[in-house]
Amino acid sequence: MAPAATRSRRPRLRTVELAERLHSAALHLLRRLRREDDASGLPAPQLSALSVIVFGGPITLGDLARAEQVRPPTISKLIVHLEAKGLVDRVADASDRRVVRVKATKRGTKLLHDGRQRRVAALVASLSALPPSERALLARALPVLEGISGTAQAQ
Amino acid sequence: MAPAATRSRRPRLRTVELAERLHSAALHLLRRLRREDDASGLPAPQLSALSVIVFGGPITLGDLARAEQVRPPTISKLIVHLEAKGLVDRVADASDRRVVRVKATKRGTKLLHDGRQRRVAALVASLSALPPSERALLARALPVLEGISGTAQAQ
DNA sequence: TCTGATAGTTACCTTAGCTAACTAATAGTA
DNA sequence: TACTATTAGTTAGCTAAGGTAACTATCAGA
Repeated sequence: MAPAATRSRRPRLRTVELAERLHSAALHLLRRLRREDDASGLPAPQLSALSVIVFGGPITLGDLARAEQVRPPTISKLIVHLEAKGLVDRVADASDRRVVRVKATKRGTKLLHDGRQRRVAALVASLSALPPSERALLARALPVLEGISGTAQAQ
Repeated sequence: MAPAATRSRRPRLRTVELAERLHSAALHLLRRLRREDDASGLPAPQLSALSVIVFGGPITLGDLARAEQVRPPTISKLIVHLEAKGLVDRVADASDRRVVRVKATKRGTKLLHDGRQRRVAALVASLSALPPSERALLARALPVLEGISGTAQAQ
């Protein structure tokens, strides 16, 4: 008998296989949706950083570097570009004059939301093609997925 | 009454909201798992290309460029680096002498599998902390997720 | 006030991405 | 057969993204 098959007809999915397939599915899903980003006219690293800035509110450069998993000088230069394009503003900290915060401008926020919408629209198209029962199953599993993803609230 | 709440007690998740939250969850999940890649000692673009080469078998440079959503010259140079590190080999095509195929070396395959394993191990840790019922729910929804992700078989 | 720690920036290097222009090979066709 | 067009990759030359090392400015404590 298969290792983990105890009570169900079909052997229960081992946790490792679940992890592997979940990882792979997430990878493929985002790879597909990434194609929509061309329309934004912004390089991927700038788009990613802008996303953190828009959703995370005014954020210090250090925190942004940690969020993007890059070194401080990388963020420093990236912000120069985003600022030059009028997508973010630097905001001085009142109590600590070392820190620099960045916040999205109206244009930056709009650019990001438009791009996000294109990605979501592509995903909606796929979801709409599903039978309602499968869509419902996905909806029930969503909170669990959000839990392991460390998704704070939504976004 | 809420727009889509027709029969269920809690309003049924609208497809757009499902798409938004699914997108966000996938984004956060991979952002978290990406931290494990430092240990590979390989830059992200090279790691990503190597993944396609390992799982996609010998592949032409053009197909690889399309898979990675970059232009041919980008892949051309990237392969120079992977080759210099002994992670991939160029293979000439017998019938068409224009095309160049690349395949992973033993070292390249091992490096990729080790890295993949680190990512999966991090995910397994999260999944193991879940109550079995939630893990089972995720497992049931997995095939649906794979369907919309365009995940060919597994990987 | 001095000392150490922290936040960013600057300098300088490699890698990653692009377009344009090129070589080499293939396929079709007069 | 030779001429043309197409296709696969590469080279050249640029900007952006990544890193480390070294720097400035500020803050927090002793």
